[in-house]
Amino acid sequence: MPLLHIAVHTPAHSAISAASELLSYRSEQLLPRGSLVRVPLGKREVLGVVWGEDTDYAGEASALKSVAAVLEGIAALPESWLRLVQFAARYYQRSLGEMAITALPPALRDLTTEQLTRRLKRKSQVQPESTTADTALALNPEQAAVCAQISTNEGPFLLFGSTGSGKTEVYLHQAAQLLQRDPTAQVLVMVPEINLTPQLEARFQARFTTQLGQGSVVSMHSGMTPPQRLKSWLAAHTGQARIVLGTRMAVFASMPQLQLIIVDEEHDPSYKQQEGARYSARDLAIWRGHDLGAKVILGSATPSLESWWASRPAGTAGPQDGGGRYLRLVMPSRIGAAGIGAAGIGAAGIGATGAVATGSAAGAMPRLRMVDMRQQPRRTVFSEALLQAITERVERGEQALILLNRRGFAPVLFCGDCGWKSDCPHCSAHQVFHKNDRTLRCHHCGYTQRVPHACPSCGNPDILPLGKGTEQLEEELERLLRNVQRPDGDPARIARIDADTTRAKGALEEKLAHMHAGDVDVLVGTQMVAKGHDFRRVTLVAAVQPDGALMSSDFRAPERLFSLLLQAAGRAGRDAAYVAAQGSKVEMWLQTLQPDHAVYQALRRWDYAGFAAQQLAERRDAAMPPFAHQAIIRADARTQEVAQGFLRAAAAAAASQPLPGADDVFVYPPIPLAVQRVANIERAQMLIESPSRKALQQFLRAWQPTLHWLRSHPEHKALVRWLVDVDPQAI
DNA sequence: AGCACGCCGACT
DNA sequence: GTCGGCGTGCTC
Repeated sequence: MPLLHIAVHTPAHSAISAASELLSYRSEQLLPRGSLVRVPLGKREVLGVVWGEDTDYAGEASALKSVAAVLEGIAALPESWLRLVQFAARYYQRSLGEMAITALPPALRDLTTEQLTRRLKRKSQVQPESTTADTALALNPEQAAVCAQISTNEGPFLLFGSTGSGKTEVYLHQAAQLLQRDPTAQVLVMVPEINLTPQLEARFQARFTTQLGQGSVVSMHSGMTPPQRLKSWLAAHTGQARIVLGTRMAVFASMPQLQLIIVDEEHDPSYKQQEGARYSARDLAIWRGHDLGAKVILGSATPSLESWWASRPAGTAGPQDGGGRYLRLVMPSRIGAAGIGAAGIGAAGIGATGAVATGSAAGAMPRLRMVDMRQQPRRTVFSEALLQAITERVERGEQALILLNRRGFAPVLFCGDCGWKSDCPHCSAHQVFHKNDRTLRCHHCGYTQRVPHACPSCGNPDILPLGKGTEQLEEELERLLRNVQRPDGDPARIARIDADTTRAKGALEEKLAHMHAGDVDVLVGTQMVAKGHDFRRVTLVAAVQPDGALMSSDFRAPERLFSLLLQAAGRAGRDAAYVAAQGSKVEMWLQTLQPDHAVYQALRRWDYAGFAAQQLAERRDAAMPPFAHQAIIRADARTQEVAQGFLRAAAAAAASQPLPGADDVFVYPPIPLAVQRVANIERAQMLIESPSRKALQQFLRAWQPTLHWLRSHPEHKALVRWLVDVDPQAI
């Protein structure tokens, strides 16, 4: 009877997976690698993936349990999928089993074999969806040049295109070319957020459904029900789906004929998984593309500095100085966009000139209006000039978008008499005041209370909200614009979009529809509104208090803010014909106390390249990513002492034994997290850094057994959990 | 991680 | 007398 090595979901920090990552089972027949099986594990039966034959089992084979069932309706996973999972498990320091099982749709895990066979039988009843067919647009010269480069080079490509430059049309064109050339080829398209999948899906459906038939375009994201996800997954796995659209989880879709991978908005932090196996879907996409020989296109108007550094302009020599592995393609012009600023994406800084000419008269961005808040009365929320500009928009029937990245009414309540603040009893954070439902809510642990009528500490009835959130902004605008009339004589209509107003299913779609229909004059929102949405009548975008983002100790904070503000700016003036007919000005407003900050100065010229060059120079001087590679070990415990104690012990153990790569690896002392306590758990972390990715990898891998061993040590019993985050995106 | 077994408080 | 709290321990 053959013995099989099978990957099952055993957590990394358990005794069984410490010995060997795979479990051995007996089997009637020798199953091919990648076969899906159900196997007994303890008292239950779990999903497993056959990883190969166990030819040298040391123990008594008859003591092993047997494979309970084979999921025969599903073909074995392709070798390339097994390689991807194996790489991800190694790189992100997780067990093979955990990586493999979590990379599969949950329905496969949760359904019994019988339920699954039933589900498989009644699959292919495709309900025809009504799609309006859409024909390919003629590419503009920039798009055509970019497509030519993609056709004649290997990549990976960094498509650096302004918001509204028509990146999606390039994706559609590339997909169409490939699918036409090869009748079995598959394409994977990733977007950062679930919210962005419906519109992308609509666009791909419209372009491809008539040509390829129903079921050729599927989505994959966590908002789908388990049966829907299973259906999409199977369609991809069997090759029936030619195009898979999804969020980061889609990077693990089984696609036997995958030949093109597109990662849109590649800079977006959501591509990094933040729990369990902390993988970067963007980085895995690059690896997967390289492994398969599939083309990879990363697209962004504000690339991550890692990707920017890794890219070189088309037509220049190969990689130098560690950078330049990707080919950079540039699309500076905004199609059909109106604006006044003429700087475009800029040609300054680290060789930004691409294959496409980037003249200074490139894409029309809005005119940037910066308000120096140091010149304004203290506590001003809307400067007089901004208010005037908003008023003009409303009176002309245009729309304004107000961005504030803080939900709730006020971030904290404060007692002026005794100094009490609305601190969360369970976290080292303030409870946020939500006026709508009269609650204090902690955004970290969710703890919610009624708002007290008086100071809980001294009884003072006058407790004050401190700072502004979107709720308050909406309320204040209602007041400030009370006497402002739309062209039809109605009062100005103000709406708000944030996590609080869009919690209900379909609420976001509804709110967006109101906005599109012109029922809303001023929209207040968090970063949710800055991404992707195509508001035709917006001629003003304002960030009222963007400075807060710069207070963060995270070295990526400026990069994030620049990206957010540039994306927000991209919401304005997207319809040139409309703007021309209105005779209006398209503006982006920034209110800041630090007008000289590099972020705002670069933004003033819409100069990503210059900003990137400046940031990269700083990063290089400070030996930070992309000039160094990082990992974090996190420890959680009831007390900071226990958490840090574990990390110190781990560092000491690493120092006492010569771990491979140690000469090139630096271990920093443990520190508490920025929010050090959440839900009464104290959190600490330790940064590990190395100029060499290889050294860091070797070091982490060799360290792993020590970490597991330490965890079981009596003095660290009080530790709640520990984890490794490779390439952390926030420190 | 699940899911057991196992030993101490408030309910029919 | 049981139902159930979550503390330790095991899973090829």
